[in-house]
Amino acid sequence: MEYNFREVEKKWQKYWKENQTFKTDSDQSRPKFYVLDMFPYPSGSGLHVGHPLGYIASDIYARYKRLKGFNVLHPMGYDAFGLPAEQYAIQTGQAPAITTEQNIARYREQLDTIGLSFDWSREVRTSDPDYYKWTQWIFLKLFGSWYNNQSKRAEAIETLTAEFSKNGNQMLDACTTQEIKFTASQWNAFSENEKSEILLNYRLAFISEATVNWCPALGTVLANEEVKEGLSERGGHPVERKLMKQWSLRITAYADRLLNDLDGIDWPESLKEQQRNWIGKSEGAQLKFKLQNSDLAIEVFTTRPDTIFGATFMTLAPEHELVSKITSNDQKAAVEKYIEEVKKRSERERMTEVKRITGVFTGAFAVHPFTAKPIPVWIGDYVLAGYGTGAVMSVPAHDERDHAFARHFSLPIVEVIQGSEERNIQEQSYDAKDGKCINSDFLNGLKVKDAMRRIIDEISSRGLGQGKVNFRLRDAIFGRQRYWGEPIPIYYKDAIPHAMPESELPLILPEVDKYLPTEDGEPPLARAKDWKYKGVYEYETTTMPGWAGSSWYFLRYMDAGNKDAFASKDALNYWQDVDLYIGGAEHATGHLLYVRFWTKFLFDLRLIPVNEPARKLINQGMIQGRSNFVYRIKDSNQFVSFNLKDKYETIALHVDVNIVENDVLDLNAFKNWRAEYADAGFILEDKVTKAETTGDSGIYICGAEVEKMSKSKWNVVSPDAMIEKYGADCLRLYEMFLGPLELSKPWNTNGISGTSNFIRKLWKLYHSPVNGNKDFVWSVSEEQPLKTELKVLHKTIRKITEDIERYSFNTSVSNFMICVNELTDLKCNKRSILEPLAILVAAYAPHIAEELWEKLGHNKSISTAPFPEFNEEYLVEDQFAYPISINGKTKFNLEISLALNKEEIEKEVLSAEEVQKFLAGQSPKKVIIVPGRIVNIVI
RNA sequence: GCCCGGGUGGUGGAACUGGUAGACACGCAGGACUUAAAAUCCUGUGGUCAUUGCGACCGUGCGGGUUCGAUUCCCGCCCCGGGUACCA
Repeated sequence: MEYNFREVEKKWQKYWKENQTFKTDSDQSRPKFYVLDMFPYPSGSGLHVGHPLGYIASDIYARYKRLKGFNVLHPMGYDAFGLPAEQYAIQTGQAPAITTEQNIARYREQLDTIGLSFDWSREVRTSDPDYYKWTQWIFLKLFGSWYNNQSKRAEAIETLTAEFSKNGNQMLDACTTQEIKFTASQWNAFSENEKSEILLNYRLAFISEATVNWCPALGTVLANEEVKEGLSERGGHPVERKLMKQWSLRITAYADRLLNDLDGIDWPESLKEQQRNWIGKSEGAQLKFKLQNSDLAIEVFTTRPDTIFGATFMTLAPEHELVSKITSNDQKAAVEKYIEEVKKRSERERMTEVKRITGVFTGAFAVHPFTAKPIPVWIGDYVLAGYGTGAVMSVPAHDERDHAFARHFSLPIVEVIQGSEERNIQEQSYDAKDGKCINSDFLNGLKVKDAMRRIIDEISSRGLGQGKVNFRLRDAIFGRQRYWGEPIPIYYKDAIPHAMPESELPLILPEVDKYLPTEDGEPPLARAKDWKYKGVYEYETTTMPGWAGSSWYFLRYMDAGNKDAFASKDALNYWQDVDLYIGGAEHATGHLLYVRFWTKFLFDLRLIPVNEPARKLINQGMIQGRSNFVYRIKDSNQFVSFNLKDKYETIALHVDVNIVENDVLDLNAFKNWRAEYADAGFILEDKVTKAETTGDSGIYICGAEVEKMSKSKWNVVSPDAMIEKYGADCLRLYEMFLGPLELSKPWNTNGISGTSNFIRKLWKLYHSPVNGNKDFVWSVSEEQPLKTELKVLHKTIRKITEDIERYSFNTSVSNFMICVNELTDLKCNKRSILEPLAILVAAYAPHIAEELWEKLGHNKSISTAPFPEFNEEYLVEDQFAYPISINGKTKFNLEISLALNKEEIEKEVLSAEEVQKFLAGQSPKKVIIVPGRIVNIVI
């Protein structure tokens, strides 16, 4: 029998399920290894061929680690809350819980056919009350905590109130939005409601009035990373700025740690860089500029305090609170008009019209803190309200944006940093932090770096301000005006938010009649009937964002069924963190930042033993679609083959890639594809000459292009179709063989016959042909292996081990092919070689490996076998074919004993006939010998 | 604009810390088997020239450099992919 993958794969998938082969051992005496895939959102369209790429890689690694004797945790679950299910619910009225359930069932079915070794007993779903109970629980912990900048960790809110009643907030160094200072006696005199209001400014989960990204089409606010170029990431709807009361998480408290700890984790450099940029740490100074004839002052943040003598004007964000207070009477009309205009411009316009310079003079003047000269105060929309203090000291000579603004409004430009080259500062700003100070009083002659230190000292000693670090990172908006998410376990008493007691969790997501906002614009949860805490107090009606459940799920897998805790101490201490995390790079500034934040928070509360969620992370590349085209001759139903299309006037049409193989169109399938093509005519080309043909040998070649994989482009390939045709083992091998895991590549099946052949050849190694190659019978001998056979085996053991350890899955598939080719050439059918080989391939092609293993006489799954030991002995050579180079160019090879030393090698090489020919009587200038590698003769 | 990746045959890709460039696979060409086709197996396959025989020269985006030797290291440029966007 030829290898029947359909039967064999089904058999072993059933076996694994029935025997719970991949259920994680509770034995903690063995070393642990935690392999995790990024949480999938179960979308309605199921998996396409790109999704399994990472799953296959992580599965290989997990299976490999099991063979190596590790206790492996390799779980899977679903990030089941989210917008698409809810959008679908709005359109169809179907409850999101039901569609989500269906989608999950479909996902599971697909995942099973790939032969992935997940421990399904630990499956989690974020929409399951048993799960979101703990998401809510962590939220309450965030609500009940504040960030102490002194101890650099989150602490329970009780330590804060204790401090307040002792010292007020005078000495406190906390991460806060509280602006007013109070004493202990003031604090103690506050009413309960006043105290609650103040505490909200310290809590890590807090409610505040904030400018948010409001998406009217989705009817919800969005976090910064959910907005791309002024449009919502999901659906591409316009987003506007809106001031709203919002739940937020104080992630900014962790900015410094999130930044610094990146150095300690093995994540892709580009991903870490993205996080660094997103956090956006900048060092500089914060200082006050007094206003002329006023008690008021404008506070600015600058990264270039060294250029302060070049500050010729100031610019405020249009939203800045001082604007209305400082505007002079004669400028009042102009300022108001300008602010009106700015408000009308949408966020998208503002972003796309970056180059448009707008602004207006307030009529007010500030006093330069060092020269005492008056400088005008302007308003400009290039200054962002949300960053720094919302105001800048404008140094047009050394800041491109200030320069553009100054030129547009004819404001003075004064050079204060002299670079190495001559330049006209009126033409272009000089932004580099390189050069010497000029026109800068006591800074003159100092280098930028030294000037920076000097001026910050001066600013502090004169009481103008101090050195300051600023972050671009904003607090994370946490509430969503949507139905399909975790309810926030908060109720309101006198409009003050109160935490539900932990013991009463979970707060179950209530049923609603419609998934739409109420007539008054309240979120859908406001529709829930009689949904009140203790039947009296209104619950919070916003829900948590999609990333809430995924910010801690890696911990739940460690102890998924636990009713008493999110995971037991015991499990947390054993499993610690994720050893290998595989997923897409698109989560760089979303999920991967939040999961790090929550991990640090839980660590601070001593709830978990680790500070970072994942030691090693790999971004798998995207699999793009490869679209095929047919060329219809204009105004006809005639289709012309690719190489002949230029002779006609044609229209290119997407054709379903599933009826095209190696760019050759299946004509009958095409006719059946759509009714309109049933009587299509074809102009075919000759296979070889690319000329027109009339005979049967003609074929229709399609055009091809790489595009995003999408239904509308007819280039979606589902793994199901591939598995049906070639089998799961073949798909697994092929997806790995395609290239390095991290690389993005278009899906094309042109090479899949290679891996399919490999599986057949592997099978044949263990079998002998009978009936003239028609059938195969099991044929493994007990003979002693030859040296050459052992050499092939051990070379492969070493290669495969090295490849897996460095996540080079594509080269290990190549090495399997080499191994099988060589053993086939040697006609090797010995158990002592083929048994270890089966274990080696078991991680990659588990179904065929199990089948061979069973036939070899084993009655336990191959996943319990030990990975073959590598033995150097079999690879020891006594000869090496040295490449002999003349002047660095390889000319020929020469067999030389490896036992020889340099001098002996040189003697042997120089006496060789071929070398003599090149030397032609001369003696070489130099001979370089690297034993065991190369000989180079310089003439 | 800025910040990361990356440019190797017809194609996907390989080459450990500077040491035989193109492993492995696809495709293509030729051959065997077959009435024929498919499947399978064998041989060849970077380019140019020479093919009567040895072979010779060029070649890892382009131009320089370091080195006995560079796909690998350094400098300058070009192109492609991803991220980001007035963050003071």
